[in-house]
Amino acid sequence: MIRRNTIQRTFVLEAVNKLHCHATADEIYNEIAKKHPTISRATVYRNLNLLSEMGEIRRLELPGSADRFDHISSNHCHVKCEVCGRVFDVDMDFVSGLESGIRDAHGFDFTGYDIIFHGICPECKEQKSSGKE
Amino acid sequence: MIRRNTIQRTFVLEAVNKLHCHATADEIYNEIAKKHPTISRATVYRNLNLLSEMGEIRRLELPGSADRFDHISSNHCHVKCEVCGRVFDVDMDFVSGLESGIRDAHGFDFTGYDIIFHGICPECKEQKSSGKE
DNA sequence: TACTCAATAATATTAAATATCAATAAGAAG
DNA sequence: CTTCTTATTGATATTTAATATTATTGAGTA
Repeated sequence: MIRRNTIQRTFVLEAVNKLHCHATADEIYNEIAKKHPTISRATVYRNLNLLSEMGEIRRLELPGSADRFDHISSNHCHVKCEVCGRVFDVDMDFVSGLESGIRDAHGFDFTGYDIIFHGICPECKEQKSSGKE
Repeated sequence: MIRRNTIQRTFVLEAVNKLHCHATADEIYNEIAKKHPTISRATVYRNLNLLSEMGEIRRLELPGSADRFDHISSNHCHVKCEVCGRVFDVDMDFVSGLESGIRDAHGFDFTGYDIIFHGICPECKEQKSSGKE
């Protein structure tokens, strides 16, 4: 199937790169709609799927909340704050090698993995301890 | 708030233990409904939440698909097959220590993590290669 | 046995994402 | 440039997982 270039798709790619970290489809839609209010929500979803299949952007599947979309960059993991729900980057060199270690142990063909840490971010931690007094 | 014991809650716990691995709320509901067709889907969800809060069962949040519920057992990770969608156990001793390693590096209070591998299970792999011929 | 309110059943609602489909426009061919 | 094909769009409906709502029921105490 031949892929056509559309303005809508460039809008989506631009928005992901502009928002630049962990944006949800809804946030991306809103960003685009600011300048191009006629764009359809379905189109944003469709192109987010396409772009991540094409390897132009990275999809981060978060259990419990909406998928996030990132620009392609160094491989990193994510932490989700249980209090505010925000997602932060974690650079984890020591996780590399994990996959290859597992590949040996099972009949599975591993194609990837997601590690999603959860915890409480410094900001929420502070609010919590100050409110506790 | 005083917690009351209900037959429905025991049904849910029994079903989780019987199905015993990675059952979805819907599967658990169906299992119970076989014998007790009057149980409400909402009650199943409510009790799955309660039981996992109480630490009686373990909730596995899977990005993309419905949450799974497990009986409490040894700590293990999960692999989701991209083809058939089934979830399998992975015992991973070497992942322990990961959390403590990270705890040092950030201002975060880590409360846990999920590692969800994805790949293609032996069964689907076989079907694929035999069909490819 | 009677009383209180936590828990239930049934239904409505929400949220994230996909499916449907007529209308539009990308890009090749003439 | 004009025409043609069909991928893509916009709009809406639908799906799926889960929660909210609320009158009713029943667990546990008094």
